[in-house]
Amino acid sequence: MPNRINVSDFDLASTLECGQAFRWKREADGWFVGVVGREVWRLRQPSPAVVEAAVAGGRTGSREPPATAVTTPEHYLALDVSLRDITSAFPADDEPLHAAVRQHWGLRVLCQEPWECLASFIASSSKQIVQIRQIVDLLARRFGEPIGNGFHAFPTVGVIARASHQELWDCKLGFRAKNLLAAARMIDDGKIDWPMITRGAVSPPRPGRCDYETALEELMKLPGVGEKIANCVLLFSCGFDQAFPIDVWIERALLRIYFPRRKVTAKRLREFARSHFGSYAGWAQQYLFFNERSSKRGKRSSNRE
DNA sequence: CCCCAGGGGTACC
DNA sequence: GGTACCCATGGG
Repeated sequence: MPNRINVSDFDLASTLECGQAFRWKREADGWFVGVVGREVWRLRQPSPAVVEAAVAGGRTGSREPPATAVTTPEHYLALDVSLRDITSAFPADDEPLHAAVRQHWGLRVLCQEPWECLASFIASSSKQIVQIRQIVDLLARRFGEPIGNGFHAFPTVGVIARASHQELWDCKLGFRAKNLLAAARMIDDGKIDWPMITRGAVSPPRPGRCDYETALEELMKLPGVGEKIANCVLLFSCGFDQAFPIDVWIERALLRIYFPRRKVTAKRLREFARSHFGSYAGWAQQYLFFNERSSKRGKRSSNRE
């Protein structure tokens, strides 16, 4: 029997399909099926005020007890924060932003598992979302622990660290294979302070965690992790709501909305994003990102005249 | 600023 | 059924 969760200001489909997570599949009957930790989750939203969650506990082996949950639907889906408080912190006079918020009302930034998030976004470099999903699926199938019914947990950092370059290459990572391998080895060997970065992976953030700039700088020591990917990891899995990843889609949106027909450097764009959107800039980014992709997909128009 | 590093989905024809 | 283009980029 699925667990019934009362929700408000929440939209499951937008949240799972806005490009922040890569393991969710929408089935014909309206259920979303995905793997979270060592569990297979089935989620659906039969009405605006209700989310149903059926969590099938993954077993590590036939004689072992069910694996303990590392998170809950309420926490993973960020149902434990007030969306109204967050959007109220956006600049009040930014009409294009608030239009995007209305368009996708209920979209929330997930609280994902940091290592899976990092590995997924290392794989994302200059890849389209459908291909990222395929890579993540191949990694899970080849290296992840079976958790029943053909599902696999995402492989641990240690398993990837001990994989061969060829095995990773075979998962269609291309030139990203060596980056993922080297990053996994650095974390596994303690070459960067991964615990410090991920300590804040709860919402609301724990007091005493390291600050955003420190975490960003530490993450960028990893090969294949620049500012964009580091910000994705900090936003989607480490509870840093101000992290503002800038990819080609969000860059297009920012240029069109805030700097029409003006030449702006990448640095200037970053400074604008940091100063304009406030302490929940990352959430604003996700609304603008999803809005840009939803409206522009299929159109080849070069929108700059 | 330039360039390069897989490869496959997708919009066109 | 061909094909050019583009992709949640980083590094040299």
